[in-house]
Formats: sequence, structure tokens, C-alpha cells
Amino acid sequence: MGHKDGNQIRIKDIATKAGCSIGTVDRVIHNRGKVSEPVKKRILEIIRELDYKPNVNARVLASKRPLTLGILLPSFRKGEYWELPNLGIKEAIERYDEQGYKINAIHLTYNSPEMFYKAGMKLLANDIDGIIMNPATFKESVTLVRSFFQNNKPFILIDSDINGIPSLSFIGKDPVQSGLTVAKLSHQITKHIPGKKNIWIINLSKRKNQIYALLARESGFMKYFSDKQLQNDYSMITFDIEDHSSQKMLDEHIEKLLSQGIPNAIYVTGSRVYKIANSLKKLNLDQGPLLIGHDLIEENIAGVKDESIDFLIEEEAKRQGYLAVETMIRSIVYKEKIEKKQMMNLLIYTKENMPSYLLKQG
Amino acid sequence: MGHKDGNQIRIKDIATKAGCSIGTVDRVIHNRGKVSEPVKKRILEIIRELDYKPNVNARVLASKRPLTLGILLPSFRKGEYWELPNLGIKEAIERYDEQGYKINAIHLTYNSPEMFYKAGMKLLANDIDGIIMNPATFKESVTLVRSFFQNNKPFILIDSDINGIPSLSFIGKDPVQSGLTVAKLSHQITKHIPGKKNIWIINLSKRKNQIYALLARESGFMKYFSDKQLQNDYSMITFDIEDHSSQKMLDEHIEKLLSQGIPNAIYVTGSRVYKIANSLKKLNLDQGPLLIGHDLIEENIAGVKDESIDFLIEEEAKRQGYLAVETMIRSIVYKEKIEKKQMMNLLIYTKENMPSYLLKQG
DNA sequence: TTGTACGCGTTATCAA
DNA sequence: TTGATAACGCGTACAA
Repeated sequence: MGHKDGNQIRIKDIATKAGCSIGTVDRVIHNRGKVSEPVKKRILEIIRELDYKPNVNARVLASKRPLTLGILLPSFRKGEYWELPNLGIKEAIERYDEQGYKINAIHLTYNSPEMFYKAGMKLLANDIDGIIMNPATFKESVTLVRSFFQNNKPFILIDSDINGIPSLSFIGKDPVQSGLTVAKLSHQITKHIPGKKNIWIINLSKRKNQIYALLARESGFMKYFSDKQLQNDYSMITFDIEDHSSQKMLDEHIEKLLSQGIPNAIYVTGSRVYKIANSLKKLNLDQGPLLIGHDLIEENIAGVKDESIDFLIEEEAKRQGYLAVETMIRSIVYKEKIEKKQMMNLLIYTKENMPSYLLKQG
Repeated sequence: MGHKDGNQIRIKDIATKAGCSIGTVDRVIHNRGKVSEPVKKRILEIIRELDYKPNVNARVLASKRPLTLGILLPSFRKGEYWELPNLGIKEAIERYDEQGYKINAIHLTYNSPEMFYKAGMKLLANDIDGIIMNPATFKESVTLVRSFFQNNKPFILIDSDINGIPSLSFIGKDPVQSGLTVAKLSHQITKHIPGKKNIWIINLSKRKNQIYALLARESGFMKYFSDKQLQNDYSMITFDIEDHSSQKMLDEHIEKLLSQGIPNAIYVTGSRVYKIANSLKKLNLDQGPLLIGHDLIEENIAGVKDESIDFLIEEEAKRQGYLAVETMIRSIVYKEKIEKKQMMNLLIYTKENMPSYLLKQG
């Protein structure tokens, strides 16, 4: 007796057991105060004891208050990496919207640490339930996050983590593992080439040293070869190309590098392998060195399609965004306990296993 | 006016517009009859016109009728392939259960075409809303499905499709694409070996010719090499090993085959690469030929972990089961239109990109 | 500080 | 063949 069958514990059941009304129970669940300490304690105890799980359907149905999320991500143009997490966020919001959740999102973007910090503070000024963000730099992130914390705003870090920051959850990748995987492929594919093998690592980035993921991929890559003691069979050279804005200049740059000799494999650590593929095409070397890069952006997919890029690694960029929204809802609405780290899978794509809906786009 | 803001169209709005009560609207939505033709027509029209989308939360909250699913899959032991789709089904049911859906599942398994047919008919005898099944053989599937059709029971095919069968949806893989992908890896990794390369294709199956997926993978594999006109560089041999129940006998069998010469690569088309890996280990050949197989079953994962297996391909076996349940609910409860084919991604796993939660199990 | 009562959109029962 | 109405579990305004 007590509550009805189907062993659904309801607020009413808690109220009965606690000898109070559902109004009081509701107040402690949403801690809106106005409940005497002993009663509050007792109710919380009963909730734990009965393992009360709110009925999400009833909750969403009755609730009128919209959920407001702050989104703080790097700015991007169409076809660039950050379009993917954004797409995932959009899809999640649409999906939950269809489910009857009212979700507002305040999107802000940044392209410098200063903008990042300012935008973060601006989010705080709005009445926001939680924040989904990619941390720009260590220093700014730490100070910003301190404000979030003081204002009791939960935040999720996506794509890259900052150690020791008390986020609700980190949703992202392990770039060292990425590097290891690319190394495995590179090694397997080149190992039967006679003599000493040459591999290039190319970083196309204006500020490689500020982007942890690129460094970590590179070090994962190197780690593989040193762990396997392949130093005598392989020689690696790293090229940091800061200015890749003009394809023509890049072509010339690559051509000059190649005049010293053609490597057996090239690993591009950023998301812009397609630029290197283009340069190689112009030199009729697209069937030459093994070319491996990252991320399912449109131009890379096209490169895989025409086989100017051999392999692409991706860490479910879109799903990161989707999960971030879902995690926020799970935490705020469902009050679920959230895993501190949600690591994405590391997917290997080549022409043959590229999903057809991606190939057809091109 | 008319309906309230937030442009949520409610049954009430339809009723107002049609000049009838919500009871009548409800009857046409669930076509329980007892509505005069002209009224029904008018209501359906308004529903289309207003693009009415039922509020899922209210629906689940108010609904008392449980959803009963029939599950008809091959029998399996722990650690075998079919454990994975089953796991997905279980997870989906649990998850929807938490969401307040009441779901009953009647699980039946088969290990022969006759049992398959009988179990299918048995499902029909129960009061079932829909069926999730893997078709055993063409003949039995066709006759069984005819009964499903006549009794107006929707069914979903998972893992393998049967052409021309009017299923609600097919959820599964493209085995030809699998074969192509394995071929790509095999080719890339062996292409620099001097001279003519030897590749073995091993089918560990009692009835290979009845299992379309195995044949299709093999033909996809061959297709890659013939499309690229690599016949002069590669020679392939296929071995069908029907009896692999005893590892010891298999070891001897493999040893005998190897006495003729060691291949450069071995592709095992079923889900039991680990058995071949074990045989190779005993001959101290686990670092020998490239070994590629399918599916994330426990013993295969262990093989990848100790590098006796180089690559595993998998087609999201678990997700197939999950999606099947989800699709049933989308169709029956949400009345959504369902895609006729839902193709899984084709994932490539090697030691370096194996998710840590899988590696830790071993 | 506490309790009551209405509304959310749908299902389903019962009376007309 | 119809329409009115009580649930479903929760949020919340308002009365006590």
C-alpha cells in the first residue's frame, strides 16, 4: 500500500511517508527554502531511502520554465572544424525541443583569449542555467571558471580539457591516443619499405604551441615509434607552417620542402590535411606519400573520396556537441549524476568505410 | 487565438477547429472507429493542415497500455556475436523503461530454420505490437513474414536483410563494404612487400554457403583486388573450415596448411578470428601474417590487446539492437515515418584506438 | 512555514 | 456515434 503499483515512487508517496504535503516535498526537492530543517532532513532521507526518481514526462509536461544554455565556442566559417560540434548542439536542441522541452541557447563565439573571457562574463550577466564551452587558454579559463563557480553555474568543457578545473563534465578526445593510432597505421603501411623510412609531421597552425591537442597528437605519434624502438628504421621531421592562408604560397612551400626528398608518409596534425592534399595533387604526388589527417570536414571528405587523402581520424566532433546538451539536461532537469569524463571514440575512415551519406554530399 | 501560444497544437485545438470534442479527435487519431466518415475526414484534414505533433510527454504519462515486443534472434552463448545485439536491445528497453514507457519483451531464440519458423508463429499467438528479428533463411522468412503481414504486425529485420521483404525497416550492415575495407587495409599494409603476395581467406563456419554475410564479405574483398587490377601482385586462397569446435584440431589443421608456406595476410570472415590467432600463437607466428577479422566479442578484443589480431572490423552490433527497439517505439508510439534502411557505420579497431573500457574488461 | 488546488496534453472510461 | 470527465505525476500560485 502507500503508493500505487508499477513501483513508481511519487512525490505523493514521499509526502505520505513524511507526514506532510506534496508542496513541502516539492520545496525540498527544488530547495526553494521555506522548509524547517528537521522536516527537510527527514524528507531527504526518505527520498534516498525510496530511491525516488522523478517522472520526467510529468515534469516536462508541467514545467513552464525554459532551460537557458550558454554556448561559448571558437568562431568558425562553414566547412571548418567547429561547425561539427555546433551542428551536434543544434541537433540536440531541436530534438529536445520536439520532445517538449523549452530550450533557449545563447551562442557566443571567440577568436582570442580576451574575447573568450569577455564573452564568458557576458553569459553570466544573462540568466543562464548552464554553460557549454571550449576553453581557450589556461589563464583565462581559470579566472572565468572561478566566476562560474561563485555564481553556481554548472559548465561543461568540450573538445579539450583543462586539468584540475571542476567542470560538470569533460566531453572530448584523447589526442595522445590519436597520435598513437595514426602512428600505428603509418608504421604498418610503411614497414615493408626497404631502408630507412622518412615521415613528416606537418602542423598547419598559427599558434601550434598554444593548442594542446596538436602537441599531444604529435607526441603520441612520436611515442609509438620510440616505444617500439624504431628510431633506426624511421626518421621524423616536424614542420610548423604558420601561414597557410594562401593555397598558392603553401604549394610553393611544400614544393620547396619536397625538393629535398619525398617522404614515405605525411601526418597533418590539425584539421586541414586537405590543403596538403591539394599541394601534392598539383605536384602529381597525390598517389605518392601516405597522407593521414584528422576530422570529417567537407574538404577532407572530398580528399578521401578522390584518394588524395588516405586516412582520416576523427573523434566524433558532432557527437561532442550533442552529448554536451544532453548532459546538461540530464544534470539540470533529471538531476542525474554525471560522469566526470566522457571520452569519444576514435574512428578511422578511409574511402571504403566512409558512410555513403557523407560521400554523396561532395 | 484558437490555441495557446508556444504554437503547440493540441488535440483541443483540433477539436475546436473541427467543431467536435476531444474524444472524437482522439478516436480518429487512434482509429478506434465509431466516428462518422465525414467528421473523420475533416479531422484528418485539420491534423495535416495544422501539422499536429502529439505531445510525447503527455502521451506517455497518460498511457496505461504497455508495449509488447517480440524478439526473435539466433541463440548464443556468452561471448558470441549475438550477445551484442541482445545487449543493445536490453539497454534500450531499460532506458525507455526509465523514461516511463512500459515495455514487455518476449524473447525467443532459434538455432535452425525450423525453430525459427515455429518461434515466429508462436510470437503471433501472443498479443504483440511488433517484432524484431533476424531472418534465418530465405524460405522460412518469406512464409513467416507473410503471416506477420496478414496479422498486421510490423517487423524489423536486424543484421541481415532479405531482399524484397516489406519490413518496417532493415537495421544492419553492408558486408560487401566490410570486405572492401578489409581489402584496403590488407593491400596498404602488404603492398611494399617485394614479390607476389599471398593472402588467405578463412571461413570458420559450418554452413558458409547459407550465410550471406560471409560470402558477401569475401566477394567484397576479392572485388577490391580485381577492381584495382592487382591479380598479378596478389594470390588469394580461400579455406572453408567447417569444424572448428576443437581448438586442438584447428591448430593441427592450420599447421598443416602453413607447411605449404606462410601467407602475408589472413582474413577471417566470421566472428571467430581469435581461434586463428590462438593457432598462430602456438606456432609462434602471432607476429607473422597480418591478421584481420570481425566483431568486438571478448576473445577478439583480447586478441587485439595482445596484438595477436591486428585489426578488427565491426558494424555496431550492439547499436543495431538498440536502434531496433528505438525504431519500434518511434513507429508505434510516435507514429513517425521510418527509414527503410538504417545502415550501421563500419568501424576499424586496432590496439591503439580500442576504447579503454573495452580493453580493461579482459 | 505549510497545504490546497489547478493546469500541462493525452488516454480512456462512462454516460448520453 | 458523440461528449464530458477523471486520471497520469509534477510545478506552482495562492491561500492558510
